[in-house]
Amino acid sequence: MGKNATDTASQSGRPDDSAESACCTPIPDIDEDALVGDVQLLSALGNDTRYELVRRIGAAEDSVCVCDLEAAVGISQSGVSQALSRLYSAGLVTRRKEGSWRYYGLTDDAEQILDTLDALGGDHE
Amino acid sequence: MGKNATDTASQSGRPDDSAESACCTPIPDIDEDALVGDVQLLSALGNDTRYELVRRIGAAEDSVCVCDLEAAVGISQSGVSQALSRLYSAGLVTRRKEGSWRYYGLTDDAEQILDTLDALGGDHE
DNA sequence: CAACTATATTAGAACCTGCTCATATTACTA
DNA sequence: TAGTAATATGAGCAGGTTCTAATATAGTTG
Repeated sequence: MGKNATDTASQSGRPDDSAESACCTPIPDIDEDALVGDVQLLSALGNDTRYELVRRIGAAEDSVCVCDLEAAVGISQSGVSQALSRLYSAGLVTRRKEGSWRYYGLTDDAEQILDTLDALGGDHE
Repeated sequence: MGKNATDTASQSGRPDDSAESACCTPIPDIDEDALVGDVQLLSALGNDTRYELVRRIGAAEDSVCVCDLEAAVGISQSGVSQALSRLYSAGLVTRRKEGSWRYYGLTDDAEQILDTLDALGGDHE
């Protein structure tokens, strides 16, 4: 305590009012609201279990029943259901009910993203 | 750059050859190793702070100095540095040193993904 | 060299996520 | 209607993530 003998000079301000800013390039403002939706989508995909589910659904010809997915990803039925639910909220999968079964498929958005990811790093396998 | 030829022959992994399966459509196996890299990329982007950084870097004409980003995203210098570090590891941003400053820019991969995200939901809005 | 600036790294606390278990719901069947 | 199968939902915990503060490192300048 008792450290504030002489308050330092102006330090925490942004030194950019002079016309000759040293490093600072002006960055334009962005639409922060638009970010929220994107982050929701990306964070839904950015998880091992959910991404594997999406990939498996995408690899199937048609939509896939939950029971298949359970066997594939190796977590409990409840976990799969929750994961699919999150993907659905993020707009990445479609749901179709048929009898007691639910069939999941990819949305167009999800397919677009997977295509883009497949096209990345096309040089290193 | 064709699709990866998943030509895996029938591997004796799962006993599901009985024709009795009621709902189950066969889902092909997928390349689990390839998923890891994608998830790393997606989870790096799937965070408010990091995605905002990426968007701000992308919105600038040229590369951006860290000091600008700090002011923009409203977290501590340390936090910004850590976030940029993670984006760099994920292959989403480039680093350039110039004097005491570091300039960050987007990689081609990051630009591709942002373009894809911008193109999604092009009908509603 | 000493002081200062810009960025990186480390440590640790608060918060968030993703799983399992238990239970609820819905649809089919005898 | 009872019983059973398929999926969803809720509680709660283990482990992970993301901040902040403190400190280290590197470049720059007097």
